[in-house]
Amino acid sequence: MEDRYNADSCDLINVHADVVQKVRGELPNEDTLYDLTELFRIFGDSTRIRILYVLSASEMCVCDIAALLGMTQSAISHQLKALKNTRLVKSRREGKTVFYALADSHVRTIIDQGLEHVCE
Amino acid sequence: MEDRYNADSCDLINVHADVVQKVRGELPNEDTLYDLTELFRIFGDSTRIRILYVLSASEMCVCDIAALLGMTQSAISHQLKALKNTRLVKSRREGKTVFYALADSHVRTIIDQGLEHVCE
DNA sequence: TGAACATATGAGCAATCATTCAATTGTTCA
DNA sequence: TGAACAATTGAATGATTGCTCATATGTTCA
Repeated sequence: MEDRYNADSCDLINVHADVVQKVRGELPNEDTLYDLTELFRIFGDSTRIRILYVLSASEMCVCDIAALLGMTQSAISHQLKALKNTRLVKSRREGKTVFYALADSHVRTIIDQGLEHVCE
Repeated sequence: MEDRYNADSCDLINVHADVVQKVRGELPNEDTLYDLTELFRIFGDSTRIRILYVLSASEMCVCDIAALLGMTQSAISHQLKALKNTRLVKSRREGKTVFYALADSHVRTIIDQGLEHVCE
């Protein structure tokens, strides 16, 4: 006869042990999960979303983006750094100016997928 | 002759006015942007991602999820409320138990899109 | 070289948020 | 009805984070 109680579950009669067992192990590994969360976390800020959105229309310098969003250049630069760390944007320098662009087309796809859900 | 300086832009010689003009107006409206950000913000937490992930495998009660993730039922309940507010999950009561499920298949699509980017 | 400009960065602050804890609500069943 | 259980909720708290401000770095050009 099996134990009715278990350290990390409440009453086994109510916990659907079969379901739990099946699903356990289907979760992505910890590193993947961390990266996935981090990815969405980065998307989950309106400044960053707007940056990504405008960059999906065109490559742009920091100053362009700041002007476009009506924010300080410092604030934008900080966020661009976060976006670069997570490899969502890439940059190239041309003289004094640094141009930023989306790292790949995936980024826009993710945004559009989100938009589709939001606009249902 | 056009102004060389402008309230919400730096040196117009460096700001690429044509690009900025083109992109301005392509941004989604404020409400949509808010919802979009909110959507990703909700995805941007490892507890919530894990909840959504396990729910994508099977409908589950609060207790199941808590057991599966090794967290308190209260913490899970709080997050489920956030997920329900943003219409990512739905619930149905059966006696004392409340079962949660993904609100629609979109949710898993968004996660998979993210996974694809993360695992490149 | 030095002035001017674009960008980056670090510290500090205010705001947000995930979890815990304690208490409450809703349901079943004896 | 009341005991047992599943779930919800509100307040409190510690941690995270986005922006600002001041300053530093990197580049051009006279």
